[in-house]
Amino acid sequence: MAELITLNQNVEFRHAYNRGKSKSDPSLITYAVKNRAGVCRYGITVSKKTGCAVERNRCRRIIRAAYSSVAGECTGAWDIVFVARFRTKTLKSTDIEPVMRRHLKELGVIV
RNA sequence: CGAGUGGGAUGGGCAGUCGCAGGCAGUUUUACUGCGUGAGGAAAGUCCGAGCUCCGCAGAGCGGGAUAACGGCUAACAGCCGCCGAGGGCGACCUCAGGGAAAGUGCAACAGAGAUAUACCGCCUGCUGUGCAGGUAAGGGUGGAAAGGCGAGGUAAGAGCUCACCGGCGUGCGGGGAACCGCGCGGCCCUGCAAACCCUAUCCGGAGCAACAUCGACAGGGGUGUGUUUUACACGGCGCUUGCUCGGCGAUACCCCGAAGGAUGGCUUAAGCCUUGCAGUAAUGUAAGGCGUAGAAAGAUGAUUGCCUUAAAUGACAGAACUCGGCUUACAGUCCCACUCAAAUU
RNA sequence: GGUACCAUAGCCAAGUGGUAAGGCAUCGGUCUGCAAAACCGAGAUUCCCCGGUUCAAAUCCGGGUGGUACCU
Repeated sequence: MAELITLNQNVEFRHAYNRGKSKSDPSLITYAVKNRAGVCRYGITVSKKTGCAVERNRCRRIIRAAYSSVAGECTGAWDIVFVARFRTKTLKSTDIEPVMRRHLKELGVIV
């Protein structure tokens, strides 16, 4: 499986929000934009409105666990940003995974 | 069995698969293999106190802040232990920022005659004629608070004016380590607020790991003045100096400032934890033995399966960011210890 | 992570322990043929919440909740 590379600059997140295409769902929002790095990179956003530190950490872990099982199917060079919503903290990673796969297929990341 | 009071523990366990972050070892070389480790009692709030780091460190003053019965513990503390006093509870027990109002200043709205000093209605006496003068503060009314309380004597009416008891103040003796407690004597009485200023006693230099140190790289910016004058002196500027002031130090071809960003250290062995013995009423101290236990930098503990315990295991509050000692706040359920009251029985 | 500050009517806000000023907006009335403007009047009862000091707390003290700013 390919190594997971994360986005860590605010500029890269803003680039994904402004230029990327998005798909939304009650439990997850996905942004995707092509990059020049040659590999897929991902980032996770959990706002303070979602909950306290424990709940934010749980959202982050669930999304990362779901992406780690989906990442092998991704092709091309994309920057992907996942945003957690209010319902994310009550779900499990197996619930997030089909939502994420459907979003990435509609955005063209998974052929 | 019922109703309570105080204190403590726990916060599911075991195993398998995939995955994450450090550490050690090996292979080999920057990736794999193996071994072992990996969130809390509050990690939270940042309310106190310290370590540590830098600045300051000839000091001095002003200003500011904190604490508050007494004795002890502690590195220190607004913490803890013991004890005193006051208040609450039938009780176990709980609560208390609990020095000084007789050093001084200030405030006490409205109401009330009067708010720290008084006389409106009253009471009594005298003159007179429905007021005036004098005495008085028992009673009325206002207020949170009205000049110690209550009773007796006394008086024209009254008053600590006198006396007994109670309360307060001063003082002597006894007990106690002290706060304080008990008894006696004296005079005759003082409003409340200090979480208002303040006084007394004790204590505090400032900032905080985004501190700070080292390395590398760098867009740029600022200062080097004036007068008398010889080199020197005076004034001023610049930089460093804690809130301010006095004062101090430094540089003048070198000094200072510096946006965004990088690497390494700081970083985890620590006033550490557990057991037992000894000293102490206790907090705590001490000796021996054992354990040694997260350290990231967009930020690691997740996903899933089975079995067991359980009322429930789909989870109560909740996620380390330099580290400790406390306090405060949040917390489903379960268990343990000591004690009190009531009822019943003996 | 650390350090400061704020919370008063729908909005902006003043407030010195003694029963909360003002402006905009809203509502009712006067004026007008109708409106606007002008004038008159009304509305705070939990001063973010809990406790304490005091005769008395928006104000003083302690704890909590929510928000804002700065340090990179």
